[in-house]
Amino acid sequence: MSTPARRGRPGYDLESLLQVAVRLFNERGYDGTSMEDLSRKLGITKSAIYHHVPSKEELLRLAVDRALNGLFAVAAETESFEGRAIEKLEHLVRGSVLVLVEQLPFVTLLLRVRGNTKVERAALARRREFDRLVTDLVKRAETEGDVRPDIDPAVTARLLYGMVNSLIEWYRPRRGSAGTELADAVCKIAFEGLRA
Amino acid sequence: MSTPARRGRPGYDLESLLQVAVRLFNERGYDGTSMEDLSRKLGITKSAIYHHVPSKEELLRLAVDRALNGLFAVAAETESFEGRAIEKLEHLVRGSVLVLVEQLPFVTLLLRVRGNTKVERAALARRREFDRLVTDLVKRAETEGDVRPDIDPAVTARLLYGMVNSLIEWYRPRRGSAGTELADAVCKIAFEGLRA
DNA sequence: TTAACAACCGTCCATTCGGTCAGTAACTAG
DNA sequence: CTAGTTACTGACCGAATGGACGGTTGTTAA
Repeated sequence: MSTPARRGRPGYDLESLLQVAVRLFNERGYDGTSMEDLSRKLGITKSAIYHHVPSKEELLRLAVDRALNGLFAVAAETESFEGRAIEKLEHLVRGSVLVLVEQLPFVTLLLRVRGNTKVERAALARRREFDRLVTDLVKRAETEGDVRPDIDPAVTARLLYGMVNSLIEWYRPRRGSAGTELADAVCKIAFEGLRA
Repeated sequence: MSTPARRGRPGYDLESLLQVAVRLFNERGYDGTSMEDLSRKLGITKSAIYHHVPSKEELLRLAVDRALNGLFAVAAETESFEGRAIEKLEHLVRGSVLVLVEQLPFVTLLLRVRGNTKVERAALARRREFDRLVTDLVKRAETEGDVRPDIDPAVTARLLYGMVNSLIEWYRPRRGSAGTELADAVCKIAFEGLRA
């Protein structure tokens, strides 16, 4: 029994609705997607959506929180490790790539938030906190002599995660391909450079 | 005379209006900015905007075209050079960073286009053309043995420009700082890696 | 003084927006 | 069969949206 036989009338539940919503938000942009658009995509009426969720913004909140929780889980895991900062950094990058791949639609939505509402500003605040974590790690790795000292660590950190985050722009999951290969590629290019 | 004394009633012209519009679009997102919002920011009425521009979308078109023209100008310049592909690639990256820095608001808007309208789809098409150019260059550089062969050139190209394009997320121009230093940093990290 | 010019205002409009509410349909466990 | 549970419909609302239009104000060149 893959389906444990839910009670009540069949149809969407919050989870399945969220999946569709987030995908559509990513296609057309959150502001560019109306609840009418979404209802059409779902094949139900607009008002039916409000049976599952109290507002459009709540859909956004659920999505970005899921993404942020994934990223912070990796960060916590990283922090608990022993070893040099650069090893932690590589672990964090690997973990981040895996989260991006596994939670692609949610992270995509997160990385496009602009800050127009409270929900969006809260998401941005948590994002900045994560960025600070990365920057600190790069700084420590530089102090330990493992990261090139000729570039401002803050710039290095941003370029590094610029590369990581850019995955959402082009990476599309295909069956049978693990995210670990992609994580390898990212780490190689980022840490060793693209030159032969 | 820095101002050549324009005819007619003083106020905004298309150029000065576009500057404000694009900045606001970047702050709140294109779809998230209403013409009413824009008019308030400008300090004129909504209808006054339509004296300068026939539609909201035209503002977007003007902006993204400016960004694309800048990028393709660099690409054309690169193509006309002699030398190994990897040198051309580095020149293209350098030039791209400079365009990003000099035309920051316009490129920012371009890189956030989703494809909801004809204007947006046209912009996306030109962007894809530019990406193809980059990918080809990376492929040639790999064939010439200058780019690491253990990673798919298409992936390398995307990661490279993921890093370049991420500038729009954090780089803010400050007086006295040339874009060339930033271009140096990007090239060092991208080509040699962040490891010491 | 006057004509040409360019920027601007106030009012209006059809449509779309996010959201509400009272009722209905479909399913399962007892 | 019935009661409980869950998903959904259709009609509606006030506010906001992009845009149209005719008239007005301020500036420069002749």
